[in-house]
Amino acid sequence: MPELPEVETIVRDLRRLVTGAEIRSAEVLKKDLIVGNAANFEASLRGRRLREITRRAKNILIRLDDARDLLVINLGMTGRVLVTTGTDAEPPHLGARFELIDGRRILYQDVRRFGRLELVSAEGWEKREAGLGLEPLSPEFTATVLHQLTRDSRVAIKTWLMDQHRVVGVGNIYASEALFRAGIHPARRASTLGGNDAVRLRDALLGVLEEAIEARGTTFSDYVDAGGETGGFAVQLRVYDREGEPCVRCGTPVERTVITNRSAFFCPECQPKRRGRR
DNA sequence: AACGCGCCCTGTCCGC
DNA sequence: TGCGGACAGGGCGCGT
Repeated sequence: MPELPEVETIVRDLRRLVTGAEIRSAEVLKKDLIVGNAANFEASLRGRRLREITRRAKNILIRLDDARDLLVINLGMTGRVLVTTGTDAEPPHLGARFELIDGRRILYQDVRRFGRLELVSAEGWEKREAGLGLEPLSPEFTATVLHQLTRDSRVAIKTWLMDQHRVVGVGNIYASEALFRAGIHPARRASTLGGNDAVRLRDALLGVLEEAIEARGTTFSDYVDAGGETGGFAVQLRVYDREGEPCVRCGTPVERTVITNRSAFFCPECQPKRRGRR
């Protein structure tokens, strides 16, 4: 599912709703969602308080008290984290249930079960984090840095954007959207980007991610926030899932192609394959 | 080493 | 109506 704006929205919801809450009990209903032993996971979470709740890449990080452990949640394609009153009916495909002392519940729901929940030590997380790329909303993510990072990669720029080892948080929707805004063809090799391209792409990515956070994310099919509400950014998408519809800028029909097994949407007029035709 | 591909899963939609 | 295939916000492990 969820790319940076959706995970950020959920993290902000959780921060507001459950920071400081105490877990009475944790129950895993789908064991394959847990990295490591599910019984240990349940036992380790019993009686723990939830401290700082943050995001790194597309991961939700929940720091726990009385140890330096982190609960790391990656939502995969269809994962949801829902905060409910204890009396709400439970959704199908429930993967894990956390009962809080105050009577509420945190539910992890995941139809396709590509998501993962894991308890990680601070040291373990530090190691993992070393493999993750730059946060696009951080001050370090400048056009100059972006240009340098793309310089020696032969992959398509859309594939490049989605690789979490370089820049994190960008998935299939926002990769297409950012490239449209920047006027760059998604199949262009990363190494062919010039300095101006990098400036436009950096600005485009920042713009689309910030606007999407503002709108509380994009609901394509499954995404909802921690309160179960859909995101509002779908109506602002300019190319994603708009094959055949007129480009919002020039009216040319939007095209769909497949780049490394994922759909890419673009305007053939606004995003020329070769430089200098705009 | 970097990169492409298949796979993990369930649900939905579309064409025959 | 039924059925098979394609496809769906991600990420890992494999082979080249």
